Amino acid sequence: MLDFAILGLLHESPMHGYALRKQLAAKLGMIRAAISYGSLYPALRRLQSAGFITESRPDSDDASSHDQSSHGVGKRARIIYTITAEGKERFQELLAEAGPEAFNDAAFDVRFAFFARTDRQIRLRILEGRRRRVEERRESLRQMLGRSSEWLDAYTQELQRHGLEACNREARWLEDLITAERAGLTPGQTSSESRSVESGNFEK
Amino acid sequence: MLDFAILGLLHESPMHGYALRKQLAAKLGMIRAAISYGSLYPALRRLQSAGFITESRPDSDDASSHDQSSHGVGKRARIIYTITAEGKERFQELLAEAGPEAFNDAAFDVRFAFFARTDRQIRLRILEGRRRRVEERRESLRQMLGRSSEWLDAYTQELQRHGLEACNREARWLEDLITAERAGLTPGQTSSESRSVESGNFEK
DNA sequence: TTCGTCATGTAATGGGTTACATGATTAC
DNA sequence: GTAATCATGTAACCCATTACATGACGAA
Repeated sequence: MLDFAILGLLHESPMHGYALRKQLAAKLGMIRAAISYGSLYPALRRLQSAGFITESRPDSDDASSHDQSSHGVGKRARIIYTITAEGKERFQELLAEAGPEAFNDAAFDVRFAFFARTDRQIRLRILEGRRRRVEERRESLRQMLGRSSEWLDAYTQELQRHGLEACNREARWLEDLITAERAGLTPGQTSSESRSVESGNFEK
Repeated sequence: MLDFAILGLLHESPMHGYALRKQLAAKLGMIRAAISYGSLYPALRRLQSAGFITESRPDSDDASSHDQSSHGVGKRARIIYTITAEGKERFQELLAEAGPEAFNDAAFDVRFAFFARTDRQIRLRILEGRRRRVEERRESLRQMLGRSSEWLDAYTQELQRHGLEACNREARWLEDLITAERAGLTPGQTSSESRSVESGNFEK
């Protein structure tokens, strides 16, 4: 999941670790707390040795930095990571992976956050899978609430009622998204806008 | 968190591990997937050697052995766990703990699920802490959505919009609960263990 | 000069999971 | 007799966290 997010962000543009973390926090909108360096840097290392990204250190490779530094090691020791072709492939692979754990809360959110770079087919698969998941949970909550008045205390019931409502909400949200997708729309507005999104595969 | 939930359930009645897991799944209404035995049993072991619970195996230590003669149910090697006085103390301690991590999604839910055995003071503290947390998240989402239209794609924005809505709803929910608490509108429960509280539902 | 932020990392730990292994009891 | 469920447990791993350590740079 971290790998996925990292690849997704580096797919948009090369970055160093620190920036990656900030972007990640922004992208996921604080849904999860920002990931920590203790997991970020090892992940970068891992991805690099797997060949999915390359790192360019300022001393070994100077990627046209605006040379304001005079001697030796002028700039900070930023390490710019760039996604490779294999990395892009891997990213698509991870996207397409629709195993049951792809529909968990966190996994779904991350996938959704990168929908702009995802094929509509896959978007639909993920949305539908998530909907099924949410509906299952909703059903189980409904049943529980139905036959539980005698053996669950009021607070527990209230918690479940609230959970049920959240399920209903999300189910409706997903429903809308799915119909929009099927109609060829993207969220927010109609498909007519020709905003030249640099990624290009926003809306076919 | 697991410890907390185990103590909370054993506080209600002694149980063996397998049953504990089922109860846990019911209590948390599938909010999280049921915990696995791989974490449950080690936790029980830990709690026992810490003195918070005692185990009674049918062969080695048989406190009751009341009526083995009824062949109807030859109990298997069930191990019944019972909470000790220290365990109850520990449970209250964990309840009262209002560190910032007590307001995370999962931690809050578990605490809430045991509100029936929690003092009103503490209930209020937890509800208010959670509300603050939710409001912080809401604010950060609002800001992000305000100034993000240029650099966040439509899907990411939609995700955050949905998150913001969820925040708003939870904030309202918490608000209602807090005013209800302050007005003393809680179902039956007080300090002693009156188990016959099933009557009241929340609305008053 | 000292503080805050940028920037990269390591070690220890945490809190859980899956997969595996075992066996007893019940229902068909 | 065989399958499903009940019931307990171990070992290996996963994904992330916290706490720690380092250092460069800009601004007060």
